Amino acid sequence: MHEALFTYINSYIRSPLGTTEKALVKKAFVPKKIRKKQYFLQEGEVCKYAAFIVKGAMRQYSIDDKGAEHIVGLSIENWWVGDRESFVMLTPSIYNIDAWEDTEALLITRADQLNLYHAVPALDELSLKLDERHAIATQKRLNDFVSLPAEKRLAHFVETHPEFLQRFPQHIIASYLGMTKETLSRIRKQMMHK
Amino acid sequence: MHEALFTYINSYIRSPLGTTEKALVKKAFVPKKIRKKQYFLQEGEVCKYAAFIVKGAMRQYSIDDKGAEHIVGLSIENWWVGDRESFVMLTPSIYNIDAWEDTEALLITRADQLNLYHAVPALDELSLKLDERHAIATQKRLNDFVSLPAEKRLAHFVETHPEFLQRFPQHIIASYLGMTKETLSRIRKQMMHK
DNA sequence: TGGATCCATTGACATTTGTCAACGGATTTT
DNA sequence: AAAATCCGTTGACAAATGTCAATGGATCCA
Repeated sequence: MHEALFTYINSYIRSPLGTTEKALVKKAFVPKKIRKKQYFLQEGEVCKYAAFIVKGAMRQYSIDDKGAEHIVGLSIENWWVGDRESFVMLTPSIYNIDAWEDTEALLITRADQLNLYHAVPALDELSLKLDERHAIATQKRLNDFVSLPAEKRLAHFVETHPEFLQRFPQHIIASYLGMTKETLSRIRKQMMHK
Repeated sequence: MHEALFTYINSYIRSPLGTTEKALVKKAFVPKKIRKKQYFLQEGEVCKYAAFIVKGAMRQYSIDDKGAEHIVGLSIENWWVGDRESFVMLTPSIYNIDAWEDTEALLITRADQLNLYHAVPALDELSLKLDERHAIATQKRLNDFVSLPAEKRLAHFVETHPEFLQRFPQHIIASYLGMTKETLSRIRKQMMHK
């Protein structure tokens, strides 16, 4: 179960984790199964855990005044989930996170995370790199929103995240791209005729 | 000149920088004046420096096929600027960054940054915190884009960034919010009548 | 001080996108 | 197997937003 995480970590750091380090990681991350539709986090709760997805798919969304869901994040194998603001600041989250497929994840608390990073410097390095990647990815996503109309946002998404198309239905993708499912459907139709 | 940076750093870390540490910081950060309209970074270049703004205002934007500018970031005193992707990966940037006002900034190269962070652990801590804050802020901005119509995005912006309204003209703000200046103007008018 | 440029606003109109309702096919649940 | 739910599509229409052109005031600059 933890193997997936070890592999993931090793792919980011210079020299692989040693036996002792692996043991520390194993102790800090608790396996958990999250069934389809089950909440990992509900609006109003504090996000107690960050999760590494070993298998499955999850979505993060907010709910507006009219009860409509707006997808702010999607994640599958080898992705992290959680509301960072709530997790770090210990404030109530405005997001919901639930499993879109039956999911196996590894959970860690903020305290354990801090201890672990302190004990294993390679993980500090990892954390830094992940933050870099995350910052770069969100910057790009933001750039799409300010500069691209719906059609090009979709085209760009299809190019960069083809995996997601097989895992999430279109109305989820549409919401993630800031449009309705109807608009997505019509844009797709246009794109076919070219 | 470096005082502003020291103050800024100290506000984020547990115990203030010592004399030696200050000297290291001072050596790594080179002061530079950037005149209004002058480029700090042009599309196609590699972003060699990260900049801390001591005084002034800058904007970061991309340019689309039709030559239209799209503002992806705005920054004033005590903010950082630079294209992180380009800075870290050493790839050509797709962004332009220029000074909106005459600006005084402190510049650091990636190599010096890495050395400095290594030499001054408190700055590692700082970097971590800044990444947290940045991640949280961009997450919120993204959430606005997927879940809020133009009017609410503006209202939210006015609440959270009143400083920017005094520093940048409306057509810049509009672009930052992913709408045209005309739309922003009309929305403002509506909001007055309430 | 004149002329140019920048800025915000407005009107008329086009385009994009959203809303609502309906449909049929697939999948899930009971 | 029947019923319920989910999903993608479509049509008719409404609402939001963009485009283009014009204006007047402010500011910059030569």
